[in-house]
Amino acid sequence: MKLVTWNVNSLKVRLPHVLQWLSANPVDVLCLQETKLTDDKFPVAEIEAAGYRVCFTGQKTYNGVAILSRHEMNEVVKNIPSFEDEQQRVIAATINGVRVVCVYIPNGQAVGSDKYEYKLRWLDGLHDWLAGQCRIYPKLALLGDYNIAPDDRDVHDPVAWQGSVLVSDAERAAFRRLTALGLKDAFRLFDQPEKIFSWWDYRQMAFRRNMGLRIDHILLSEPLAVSCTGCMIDKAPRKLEQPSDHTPVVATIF
DNA sequence: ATGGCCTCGGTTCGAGGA
Repeated sequence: MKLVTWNVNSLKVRLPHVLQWLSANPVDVLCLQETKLTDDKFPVAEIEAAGYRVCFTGQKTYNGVAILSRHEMNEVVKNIPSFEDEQQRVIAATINGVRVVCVYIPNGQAVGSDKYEYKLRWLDGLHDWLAGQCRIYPKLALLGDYNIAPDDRDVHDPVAWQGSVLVSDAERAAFRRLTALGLKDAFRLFDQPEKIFSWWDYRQMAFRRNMGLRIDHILLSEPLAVSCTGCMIDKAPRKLEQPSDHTPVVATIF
């Protein structure tokens, strides 16, 4: 079973890339973030024609998440039930006995800003809800754009980034609280080359210079982690014309 | 270097992203 997360930065613009990528990579589950579409504009027909079922929750201009699946999806939940939030950032479904949780964690803008405080509150809400979900669903996968680089290894220039949003101590502590629920970073279950990232700024020729961050993650509960046979980041879509600034992260589970 | 780019909404600029 292959599980994937990909922040597409507008599904309207990126639908051709998504369909092309799925055609070349027929995975089981694809979690999308930043669809930026209201539900009435979601391209259901095109995705179903590609052989996928889909659930989604979106809003105008910002945020929006979706799960595409080759298999039946049950128990779909939108947003964090115990956390009041107008922003559409979470969707979850049960697929082949695996609880798949797709998240678009807030960016936080700048340390100390209102958006940063919202990010930390949001992460608390996610943690508290997931604690219960992990008890109900032993097989749980948390996939998404976390907007957190958990370690200096995940940052192209840790000195330049030190203390800033996406790498600050409080954000990293919130990431560790999620892993303390028994969730493992699938990417770090394996030996990986250095300087592997999932996001590069559109500016400064950042992709060509590999000035990136690893902020898109797949966390797996213990039963999934022990049967995970690989995790890789596919840079290919970032090389296309008009790419998303994020790339797909793929976990393979036996 | 108070930046560079991309997307959206809605007009030709501002907000947000990371």
